[in-house]
Amino acid sequence: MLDAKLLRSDLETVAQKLKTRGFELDTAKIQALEEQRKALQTRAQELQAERNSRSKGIGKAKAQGEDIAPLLAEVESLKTQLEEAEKASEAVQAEIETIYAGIPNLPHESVPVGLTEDDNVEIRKWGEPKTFDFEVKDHVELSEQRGWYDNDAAVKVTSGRFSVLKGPMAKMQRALIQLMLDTHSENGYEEVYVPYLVNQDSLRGTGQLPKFEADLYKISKNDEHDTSDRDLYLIPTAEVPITNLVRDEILNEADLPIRMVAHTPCFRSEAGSYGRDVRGLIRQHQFEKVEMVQIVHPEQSHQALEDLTGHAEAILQKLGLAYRVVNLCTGDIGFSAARTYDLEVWLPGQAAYREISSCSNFEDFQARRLKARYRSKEGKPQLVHTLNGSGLAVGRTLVAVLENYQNEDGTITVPEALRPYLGGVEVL
RNA sequence: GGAGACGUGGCCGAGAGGCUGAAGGCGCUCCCCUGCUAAGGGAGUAUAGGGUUUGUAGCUCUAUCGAGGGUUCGAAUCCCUCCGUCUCCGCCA
Repeated sequence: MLDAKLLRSDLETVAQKLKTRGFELDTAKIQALEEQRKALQTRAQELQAERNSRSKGIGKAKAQGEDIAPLLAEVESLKTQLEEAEKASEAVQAEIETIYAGIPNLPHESVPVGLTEDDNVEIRKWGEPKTFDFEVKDHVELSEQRGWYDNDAAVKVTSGRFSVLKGPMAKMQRALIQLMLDTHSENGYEEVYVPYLVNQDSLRGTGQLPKFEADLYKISKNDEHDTSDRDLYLIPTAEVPITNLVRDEILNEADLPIRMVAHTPCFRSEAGSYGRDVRGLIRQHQFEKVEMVQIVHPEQSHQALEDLTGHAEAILQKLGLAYRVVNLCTGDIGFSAARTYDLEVWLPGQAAYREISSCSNFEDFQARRLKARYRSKEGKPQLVHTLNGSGLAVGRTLVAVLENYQNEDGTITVPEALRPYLGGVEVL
């Protein structure tokens, strides 16, 4: 959520910046609503003040044993006026709230302007795309021929876009997770274990709701007598439960930065992605991910993004996987992000770089929704900045290892960094 | 799942329709005092929003006692729903 004060004071500038990311802000409507809001809110508050002072008067009169009947008569019409004014004021504020909740974050000035992923800017490359002196196979072929990957089994047990992994492949996934968590721990991230089902407040806090409900799996309580909105959602990323740990908190400045890491499964309905990456492990409804989150002082957040991106890169480097870092353009960054670097790993099976991590600085956009603040020694509570990044998407890392480390005979050489986690085995 | 108790500021804890944004204590900040330390005295110490304003200053108004509704001229206090915590019983990885 953007700062409402900024929207009031500098609406045109905000609209311009949003336009670079393809978002049209209806400034005329907002201005009109804000004017209404101001008038109605002032009116309601005046009436509240009136009621409060009169009620106090009644209390005093009563305490002195005076007749309060005439005072009550005076106040009679005030009540309905106040109710109407409050109702009108709340209605406009709710309308404004709804509009504001749907406005994406402002892109940071360093973000290249562009409309699609074609306008993203490559910042750097690491490693050379591997060349093979034989016909390379993609991860589906490689794993199916060994009986490690069974799409039909997944379809039988649940439905499409889920996977069943077996034997060495299942073990290698676990090994990758371990390697990632251990590496991030060394870089000062506290490992946390978090719920996989979260409430609406949490999803609002990180920005998945209200706009992206279609991408989420919702779990209903199925209790017809239950009038509360207790529906829970499967997490689309560990970002949600981890970042929400600081929701409604006022942190000590000395405790910043906070670095946390968790491995969780992630659940995405992948609405609107029919036909894309249908084959194999690239795009699944359920996948494993190791996620890093940082809660930082506002002045530190852009450095923190560089650090965090480096921490994700460290995994790829340990695994010896060639990748490039891409600065996402205004049209391609996510709803809540001010700035995002994608890490794209080289996949020989596709002869292309594919996204394996996304590292974002949200500045105070999430913090404002979350009411996540810190208190400096003297000062007032200030909003923190939040960041997160995959470190890494485990399923896609598995794909990358299989494809990059394949041998002509269909075996897979285990990357050295992974061997300690697989009992020292060198070839699978 | 059954039965009961409870939810108040950074923390502990009073308050049971009106003068309570909330006593008292702890903590914290500033000042005073005392060679140092300890103790003591004084003052201050929630968050958010609106209006005014060049202003994150000041003034002023409003809201907030787990959340949301209701009753009332007036609710921390009464009623309802929900969320959560604790105790006992049952069940359970």
